[in-house]
Amino acid sequence: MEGSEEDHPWQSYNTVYTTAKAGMEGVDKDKVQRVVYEMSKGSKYFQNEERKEAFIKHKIDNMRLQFANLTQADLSHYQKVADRRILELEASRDLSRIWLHVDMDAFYAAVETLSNPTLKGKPMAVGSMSMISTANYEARKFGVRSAMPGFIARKLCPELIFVPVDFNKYNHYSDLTRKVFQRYDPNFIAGSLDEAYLDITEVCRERNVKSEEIAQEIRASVYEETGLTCSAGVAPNRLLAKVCSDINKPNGQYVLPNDRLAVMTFISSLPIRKIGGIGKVTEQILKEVFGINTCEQMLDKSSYLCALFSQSTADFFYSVGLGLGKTDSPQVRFRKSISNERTFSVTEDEVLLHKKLAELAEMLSTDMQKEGLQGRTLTLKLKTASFEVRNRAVTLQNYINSSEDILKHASKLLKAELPVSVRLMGLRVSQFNGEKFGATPDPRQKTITNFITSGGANRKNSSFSDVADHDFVSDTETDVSIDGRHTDQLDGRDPFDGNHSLDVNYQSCTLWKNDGAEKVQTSDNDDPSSTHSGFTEVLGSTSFQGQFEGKNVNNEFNLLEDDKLNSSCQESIMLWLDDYKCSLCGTELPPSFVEERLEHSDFHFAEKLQKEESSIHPASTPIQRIRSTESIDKANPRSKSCRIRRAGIRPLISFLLESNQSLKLL
DNA sequence: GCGGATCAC
DNA sequence: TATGGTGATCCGC
Repeated sequence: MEGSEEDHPWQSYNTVYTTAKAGMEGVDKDKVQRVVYEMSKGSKYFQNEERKEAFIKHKIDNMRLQFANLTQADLSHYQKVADRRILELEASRDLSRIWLHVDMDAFYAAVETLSNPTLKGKPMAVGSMSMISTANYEARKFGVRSAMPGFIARKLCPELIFVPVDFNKYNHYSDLTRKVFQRYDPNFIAGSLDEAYLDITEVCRERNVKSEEIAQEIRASVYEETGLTCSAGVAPNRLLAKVCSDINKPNGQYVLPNDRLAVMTFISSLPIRKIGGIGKVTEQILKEVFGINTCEQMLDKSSYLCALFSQSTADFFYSVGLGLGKTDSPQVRFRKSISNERTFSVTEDEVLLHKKLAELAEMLSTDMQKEGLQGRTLTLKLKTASFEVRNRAVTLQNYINSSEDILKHASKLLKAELPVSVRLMGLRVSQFNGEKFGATPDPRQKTITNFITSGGANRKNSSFSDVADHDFVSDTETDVSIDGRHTDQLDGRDPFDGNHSLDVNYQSCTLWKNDGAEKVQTSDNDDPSSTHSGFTEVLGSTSFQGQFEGKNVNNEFNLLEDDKLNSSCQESIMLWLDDYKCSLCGTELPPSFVEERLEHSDFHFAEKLQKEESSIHPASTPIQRIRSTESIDKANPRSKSCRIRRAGIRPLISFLLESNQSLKLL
């Protein structure tokens, strides 16, 4: 870093605003950084950022210590383990698919310019003084970008024009683009309103044209239908395609051929921050602890990564270094939670807070009823005047979705926190009732598979494209699952947590009321099923395994004492032989049947639980067994349908396979 | 099951 | 004056 912190205090204020976005190459980063710092300095928001930053620094120090304490013997051991793992991952590489990622250029801003052409050529941002959603390219030249508060943007660019968001418009144009995508891949994955993944393997083969031409064609069609430009990336997997679509933005494209050497060359100099799932914090940790800046260095430092991170985290990093990513086309995804939250001017007025809570409950209930959802876990989110975020949850015995029920329980959660000075409140409901199992990402992609899994007619009219700015997406979701996993493990791996002065400071900021919290936690929750956490792990492991093509990927990964680790891993892993057959019973399920595979895992897990229980309590009566199964059902809605279907799973599978084939032929 | 945290759009 | 909203996920408790 140039200059001391005393001379240039703004340089130590780590924001996302200076990381290179398309159209911001020529920006004077130091100036932007300085303005952002000057506008923020001293604010509550800024103080909270400082607190978080100090916390990360602390974690980094601990990791450095671990790093420094590794002996030569340690390192040679970890190198062996890492090398083997990298070989296994390499063996899973799939170069048979051609993926295309489309990304609309400055989407909201472009749409607004279409409906008001006088904006053309002028710096403009969609959003408010508080927050900017999208900035056009003229504005980006000034360092204005999404996620930046408007008042700072105006400082950077005084003539900046602000346009309020209008999701009806964006939804309309998004639908137009999707009609184009559908022609090239009926199972395309909508990443959000403005991006999508298309598997163009078949189109290229059938028409015998290069992927480059398909990309040109799609972009031309999108322009023709909407008047909007987009960029495209073509690559052997989704992770790389996404990186590629950013390279020649705006209104450009980049093709990475399905060739291992080309991929490795491409990845070698690529900054890790370009990879989806590696954000500000992960970048900082990898840089400051390991000196890792490029994807290639993930492999160079593999032994250190192996030593300091968990298996799944290290796996993710290696796969980045190898340029691996998902190549399957998941057919269905289910919503797992529904929420709303609002920011308002700070208040500690209990009556006012209760009124706002009632409004949230009302809105949430409406949303849930629209989608036919009922849930049994309710979470209250508070952001205090000092920007500290608190979540407080209850899990009920029955499923709720009426505003009265929601408000009743939310009020209890809130009461336990009072008095408190709040700037945001939110409500979330999760743990849905399995029979009303929510919606698909895009109703137009409906297949026989999700017809069955969602109960067909029982599925409510959830047209997700009407849900405004948050399309419900399979890919976003799965990408997130990757980073959720590794970033969280960065936290979890700090063995010195809770023992340092910094943590004491951290905690002193919070106003934690033990008595209230305890009361709330026990009030409606008299059936804490300890089996559920194990259950979640099963699902997590299997779905994460899907990240890496999974061709006979060996999951025994011996970090320290092999036996200990294996015993905890073994039972949570479902191996799909040749990525097709269940290793336990031979049932055949191709990788695209994501949900079916999860259910299948559930089945084996439930089976295992029952076996364990009968071996632990040999005298247990049938009634006890039934009860144990029920507790699983309550904990996870999937297991019920799993149990219903186990009798006839094979006929069902073959039906699904046939249906899917014929659908693809259409 | 809960709470904190990261990440994406 | 002023730093969003929705959703997903994981780990350590």
